[in-house]
Formats: sequence, C-alpha cells, structure tokens
Amino acid sequence: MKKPLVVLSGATASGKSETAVLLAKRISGEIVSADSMQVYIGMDIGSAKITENEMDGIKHHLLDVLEPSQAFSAAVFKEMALKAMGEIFDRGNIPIITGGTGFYIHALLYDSEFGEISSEINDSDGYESVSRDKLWETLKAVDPISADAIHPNNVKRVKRAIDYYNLTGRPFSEHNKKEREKASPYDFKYFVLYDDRKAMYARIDERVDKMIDAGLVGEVRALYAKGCTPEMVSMQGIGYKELIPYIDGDWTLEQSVDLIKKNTRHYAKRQLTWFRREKDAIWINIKEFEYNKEKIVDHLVEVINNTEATEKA
RNA sequence: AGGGGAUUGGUCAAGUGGUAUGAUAGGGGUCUCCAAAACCUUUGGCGGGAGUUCGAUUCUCUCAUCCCCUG
Repeated sequence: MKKPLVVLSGATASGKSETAVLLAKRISGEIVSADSMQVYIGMDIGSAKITENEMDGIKHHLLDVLEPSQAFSAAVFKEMALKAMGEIFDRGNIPIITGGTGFYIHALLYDSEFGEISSEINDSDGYESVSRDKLWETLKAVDPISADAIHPNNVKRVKRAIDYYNLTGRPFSEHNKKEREKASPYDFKYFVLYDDRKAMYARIDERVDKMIDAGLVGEVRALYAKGCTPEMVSMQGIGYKELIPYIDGDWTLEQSVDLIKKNTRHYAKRQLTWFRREKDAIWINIKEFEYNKEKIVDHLVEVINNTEATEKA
C-alpha cells in the first residue's frame, strides 16, 4: 500500500503557503517546505517565508534549518524531507509538500537517486584550465549520449556528467535513463496553482514592493554584515543578490528593485515550464476560484477524496 | 507663430538606394545533488501619404507627433 502524499505547488506568489495551511487543517496534514531558500535562518522577507502566526498551529518542516553559510541541494533536501515525512506518517498525518522548487519535488516524489557522491559538489577540481569545447569532447568520448543531450556551453552539467563517469565508471546517461523510468512510491496528488500570466506578473511586482516596505534591505544588510557573501548559495536567492550592489553603493534602490522584479518573473516562467512537464500535475486555475483560498481548498479536498473513493470501488 | 532637430519591433540603440543589426523585454524549452541555479531557442519593426528611381527604411515634398531655440 503506497503512502498518501499531497503536493501543493505553483509559481512564486501564487498563494501556496496560505492555501497549504488551510488544506492541512482539512486533511490532518503537516507541511513540508520544498523551497531552496526558505530553509535558511534569517532569510525571511526575501524568501516570502510564512510567519509563525500564519502557520496557525500547523506544523511546518524544513524551514529555518540551515545557516546561510551552509550549502543546500536536492539530495540534502530529499534526505531531510524523507525524515520529516517519516515522523508525519508516524503521527498518522498526511505530508503536504509545499514550495516552488519543482526539481526538489520531483526528486522526492520519484525517489531520485543522485549517486554515491552526495557529500560534496566539486566545483574547483582542476577543470578551470580546460576549455569548454575540450570538456565537452571529453564527455563525448566516454558518454556520447549525455554529450548529445548537454549543450557545450552548459559547463556545469558537462562537468557533472564527466564526474559521474569518473566516479562510477558508468555513463551518466545510463543512470538518468534508469531514474526516469522509476514509478513513484507514493499515492500522491500533485496540485499546481496558476493564474493568467499578466495577473501573476502584477502580483509579483506588488509583492516585491511589499518586501521592500517590510524591510528587505535591512534583512540583506544584516546577512551581509554577518559575513554572508555573494558566493554563498543562499545569497544567490532572488531579492538578496540584487540588493548587494545597492548596499555597496553601486546601484540605486530602484535599479535593484527592478532587477528583483525581473528575475522573479523569469523565475516564475521557468517554474511553469517545469510543471508543464510533470505529467501527473493537476492544474488549478486560482482565478476560476475567484482567488478565494477556501474555495480552492474545498476543491482540492474533493479531488483527494474522490480519487480514494474510486480506488476503493 | 517662426526657425532647427528627431521619428527604426514593447523599450533603447545601429545601419544601408536593392530582401534591417544588436541589446533588452516578451514567448517556448532542457534539466536527476549550486535548480530562486546553469543552459538552449524564438515571435515582433523602418509614423502616414505622395514623388524621384528598375528599386526607397535610406533622397525630395507633405501631413502627424515629439524635443530644442526665438517671440
């Protein structure tokens, strides 16, 4: 019997957090955040982290569990999420995976194995002197299928594929193929909240302005003063990296804010691209529910229950 | 009102008497450990009209709009 699981995702600023709390109350759920930035302590405003008050008594996992200096990754996420889910199941509750990092959600849902080298991601490993084309040629020699699939400009991926081969003696493409064929070990419902593009972009602009009003500059300044540098993964979050030049006095606040808005739009667009390829996604048009979260949750609960009834019959 | 200058995709710029270039925004996509990342790809255009010319975005005239100077 597969364990039940609900995923509530959607592009940034689609109302996931609030909706998730309402849903949790209805189905006896606990929330597991699938967000690459909200794990960090001290990154609240810019990551749009839910407040204690908004949680309304619902248990949330994977928020504020890392210092900004610590690295985070899909593999670490999966490990931590599995642990949290184990506890949730033990309590007889249902995990609700909420967040916008589609890659993380996928890794969890389909139990992706990333390989043996989970502890470190080598970035400075002697490849610097090698040209892009050379790197790609190296990959082509040992794993032509991966080379064919990865553009030579995408050095990050080319390196990963070569590393994988060097460490395991097997082509990366073979591993990926096997992973892709996996069925999910869960009985899940994958909801994706969405809205008209224009409305979504307008909401993003509005939210960024609100973040600034709420003191985002101060938050970034505090992190910066604490020693957080732009090289850290955490500081590469949208809303953080763009404010550094302002704090350094190189940009105006307006320049930074405009860039935050633009980057957030791009991010939202990429998120949607990701969700579109998730074949099991159930798309929920929040406009059709008049942006009313209670109505949305009514519908979600209905879908969850209906499927169970069907399967029992 | 008179004089001068401008008008190139949503925006900012380049350019030529012979099928208009780039940046950026916008759209689409890839993805199996930095994913709020990295990378790929693509739709739009010469203000309107007339003339010169084999041919005008480019030259001339005119209209429109905008900017500057003078009053």
